[in-house]
Amino acid sequence: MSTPNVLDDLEWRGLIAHSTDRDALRAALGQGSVRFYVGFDPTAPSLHMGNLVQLLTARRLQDAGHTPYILVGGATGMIGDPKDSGERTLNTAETVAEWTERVRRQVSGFVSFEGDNAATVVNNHDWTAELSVIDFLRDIGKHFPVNRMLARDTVRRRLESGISFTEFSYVLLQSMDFLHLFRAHGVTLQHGGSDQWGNITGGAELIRRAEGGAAHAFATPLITKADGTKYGKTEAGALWLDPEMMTPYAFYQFWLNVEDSQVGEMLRIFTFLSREEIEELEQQTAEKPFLRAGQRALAEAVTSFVHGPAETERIRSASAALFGGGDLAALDGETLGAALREAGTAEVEGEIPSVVELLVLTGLAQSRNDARRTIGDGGAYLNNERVTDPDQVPGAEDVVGGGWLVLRRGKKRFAGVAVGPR
RNA sequence: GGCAGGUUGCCCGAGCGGCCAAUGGGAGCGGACUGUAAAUCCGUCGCGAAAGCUUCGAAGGUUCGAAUCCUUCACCUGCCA
Repeated sequence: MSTPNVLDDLEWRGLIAHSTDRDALRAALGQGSVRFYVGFDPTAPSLHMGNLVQLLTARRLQDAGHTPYILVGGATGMIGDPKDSGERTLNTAETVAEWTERVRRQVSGFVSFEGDNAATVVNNHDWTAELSVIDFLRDIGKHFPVNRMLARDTVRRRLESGISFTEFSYVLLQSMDFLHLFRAHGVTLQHGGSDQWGNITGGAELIRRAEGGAAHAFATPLITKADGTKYGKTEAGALWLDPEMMTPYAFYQFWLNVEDSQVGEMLRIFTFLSREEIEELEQQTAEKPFLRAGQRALAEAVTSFVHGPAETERIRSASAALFGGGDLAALDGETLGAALREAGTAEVEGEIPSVVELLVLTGLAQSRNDARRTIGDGGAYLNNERVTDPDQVPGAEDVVGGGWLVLRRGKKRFAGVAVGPR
């Protein structure tokens, strides 16, 4: 076997935290197109960075010739999988239905629906909703020894604080998904995040018990910062993929600011760059960190995958304009306006309010107190010049680029104010 | 069902009648150093320009004055049934 096995690539990228029999998995992936699945529960209106790891992994498998079944959890989203922080609040059926639809549209953007191994999107609500309790308990429940269920990590950690029967039963539903896809579509592989490992192996075991079939599985690791804390949180919360919930500009900035010590890992997990390219970038990061070649490549690749190359290009030139360190007044209005629109803008008509007002208006400050504090701290800038007087009101001479005031808070948060009726 | 303890700002956690908008740590924010990095150091961190206003699970009450005392309710934890 001289053809490269996709598992080798996944391993090199550090994407295999757990797996069923590694050799059997490798053998399966080495012969023909494997039908695999990965599921996404609608726990929010949008997917986030953690889900992106799975979407990228699915895409890697598809690019290697395997056939994706992308599952949206219209049913499992009604139940909620147990998490360490405690019992979830159930969402209404309408909310789950709406989020399911949004997630369905979102996942559809990340896999290909062309060719022999075109992707299929499925919703577990389709085979779960009509199932009777009697059938469920007889056909599925019979295969789950409660003593084994109690021994699972997530459940054990919750025994102290309490866990409802609803969440306790979640594993049965997800396991049933795997069984259903195995029976109906010949799906023999599931992947997911390592926090899902218990649910994933539950499915593989159900297939073995109910059908005597063999199924494979692997889980990707939890992505953590150098200090071991969870990654993917920004000041605004989660790193959302929906441009309505997080601007592509902010998304790009997140990746551009990845710390040096993480860049290699991030490039391996979140980009399709080759091993050679990534090793080259890691070397550059080690030798000339100030160039941030790794971060630039990372931000460009991920943003491009999620928001498209055209948007990424706009963001890139916007970032160059804003962070270029040059005189903002020297920029032409079109370039500046485009840059500011990526970063975030507000509009004023008539009298220009004070800088304090403008900071609040643009969202750079949360309250007028916060704005004043920021000015007092020396962290507020108008057209890249520090503002020292909290009562300062920009004048006509401060308007640059044919109608813009450029506000900045701290080193890297910009916003534009479009002045006057235009 | 009985008994005991708990519910404080984004999180953890002090406070136990006035000196409390509330100690401390973390996160966040700003500054210095840099590279739109990390680490470190410094400052800051309810709303309000201020006077002041609204906060310490919820609602009442006692008091000149309550996060601190009393009553009821809700939720959580432990022990006993």
